Amino acid sequence: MESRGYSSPHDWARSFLLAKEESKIMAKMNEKEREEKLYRIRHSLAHIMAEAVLEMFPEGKVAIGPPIDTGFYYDFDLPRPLTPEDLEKIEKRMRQIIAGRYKFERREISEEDAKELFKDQPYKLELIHDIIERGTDEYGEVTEKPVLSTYQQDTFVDLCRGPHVEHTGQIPADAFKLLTTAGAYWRGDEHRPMLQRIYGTAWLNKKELKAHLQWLEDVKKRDHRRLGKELDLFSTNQQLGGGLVLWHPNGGHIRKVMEDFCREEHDKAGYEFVYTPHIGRAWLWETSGHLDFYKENMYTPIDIDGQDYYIKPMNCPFHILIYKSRRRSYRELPMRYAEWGTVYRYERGGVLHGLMRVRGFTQDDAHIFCRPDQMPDEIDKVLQFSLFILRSFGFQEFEAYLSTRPEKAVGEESKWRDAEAALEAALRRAKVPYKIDEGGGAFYGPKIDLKIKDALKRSWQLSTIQFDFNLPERFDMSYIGEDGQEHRPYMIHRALLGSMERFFGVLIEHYGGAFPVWLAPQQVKVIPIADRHNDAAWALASKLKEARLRVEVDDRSDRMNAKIRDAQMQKVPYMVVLGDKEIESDTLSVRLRDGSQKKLSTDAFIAYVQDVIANKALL
RNA sequence: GCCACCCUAGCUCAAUUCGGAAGAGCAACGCAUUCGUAAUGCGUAGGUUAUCGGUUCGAGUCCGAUGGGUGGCUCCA
Repeated sequence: MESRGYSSPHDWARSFLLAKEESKIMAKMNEKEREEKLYRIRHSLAHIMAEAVLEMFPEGKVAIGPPIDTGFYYDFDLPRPLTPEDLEKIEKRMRQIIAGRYKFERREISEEDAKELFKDQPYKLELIHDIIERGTDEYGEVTEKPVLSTYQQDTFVDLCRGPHVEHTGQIPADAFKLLTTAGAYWRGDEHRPMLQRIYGTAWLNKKELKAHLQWLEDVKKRDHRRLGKELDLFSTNQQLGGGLVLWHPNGGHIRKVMEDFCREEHDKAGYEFVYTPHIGRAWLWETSGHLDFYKENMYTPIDIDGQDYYIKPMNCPFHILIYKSRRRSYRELPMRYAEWGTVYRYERGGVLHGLMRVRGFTQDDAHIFCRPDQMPDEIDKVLQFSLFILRSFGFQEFEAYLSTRPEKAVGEESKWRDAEAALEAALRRAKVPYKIDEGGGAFYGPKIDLKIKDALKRSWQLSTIQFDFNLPERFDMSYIGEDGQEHRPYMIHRALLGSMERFFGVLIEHYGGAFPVWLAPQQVKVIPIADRHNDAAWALASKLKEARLRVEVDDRSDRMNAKIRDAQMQKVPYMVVLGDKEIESDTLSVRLRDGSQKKLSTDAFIAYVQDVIANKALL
């Protein structure tokens, strides 16, 4: 046994490369197999859960139960609400069914047999009807030939296209868990009955399940609402009203740094800043069309001298009025109006969520008006700019959705095609992976939605770059071209961070509250060991302040350990412990929030921190 | 808006299954302590149990309404 047959370094390298290629392919195969396996397990667990639930409620009606990203769910119509105790019982029963090693048997059946079999299951009858009449399956996807198939395990038969595991014994009984119950409309339609949905999570083995449950814990720990309270960043409050945010000094500071940075970069990128009021006459919103298609998100008007004024849900009409304040020449274009504009939108009570979904928020909004020949370049620039800004805040992974012309749309088709082509070309050049959402655009123009992935691999939609073929028309915008004729400008809406509120929420969760030093509300905490070191601490603090560092002295007569703990909990990047040793040797003992320590001179420390700030680094 | 659940001190949570004297930790404040890299000790104060109504001899606990929140659904920056 002997040689492994590598006769020369060259051969060795070749096999190594081959092996690497193969393992890549294998990894891909394994990934596919894994997904397939998980799909079967999760789908089968949904059926097993349905069996357990129907045993508990024999008159219960079942709707649909698909696998999802992290597990599965099933929707039921039951005589009473489910309790957490019910979930425990159902889960226990599911494990018994798994232990029974029941086969999953597939049968194809005729329409008549299916209708007879599911005669007491109105939701299934509706699905059968759709499969036959519309050729869609239970997920509403169009199938080639309508085939009705059922899967049965033990006593439970479900209308289902499969696939499933061969028998229940193939499901790891210790790798799933029922999580929550939730209301869900039948077929997602709020006019149809509200069903009870049970969510479960399922994995290949116990270790993966544990990892997922741990991930859920991490998500909870990083919840921006929790950190917002702990770090005194912001609050919402009952007396104020839902969906309205109070930015505390700590959060306000971060926002100020964010805004200052973005403003300066916008300035460099050729944007001009405009300011517009919070309300405008009905004429504005009638002309823009918002009172037709956006009314349900707008608040009731204020009567001023017999005229209706609306609180703005968007900034665009105001920017258009600035454009229209005088005649424009082709020489002035492109014009880029930027405004950190605060808008108010009515959101249904149930959807409000911390900073992520609010009723009043500030967009980093801008509108670009340009000539057709400038349009592709403008799109390119705005996408690059967007990526630059998001990278500056520490996001590295992006994905994009390009939404194209829907059935009902305004604007010439050729303009749509040009715009879509420009958007796609920009995405290609920027090397952002993207998907095309065919027909998913708004009626007034195609768009790019840019999503980032945070530290927990969740994606968030932040930036949006949106063409508008509607408003220039409605407001009759024009410029005088080289030919002396009137032309219609292109109009592009764009927001990079989206809204300051949501972006801040994402930022809090991305960093778990431990912000990069340039953003951190407090950058340095000076910790005198005993009261006799306070004078030196204050002296040091004022020196650091002169260097534009944000510093505080913890001069409470508490123990050093307690002060360190507090600073650590507040996630202050640098703690400078000051005692006899430091004063004598004229060096600083710096504790970083990751627990490591450095000893260096005051000047070296200042230089170090300034360097970290300049690089927008974490520590 | 819809379904379910929740609301007790500033915060996090207790308060025997079935109704029987509202409690702890942290934070705050006071006093003592002056300390070497994640919690010093003792003490003080803090509540119309979200609000309103009902059942009951008696309600934090049971019922109803309102407000707010949480997880979803729908919608979305």
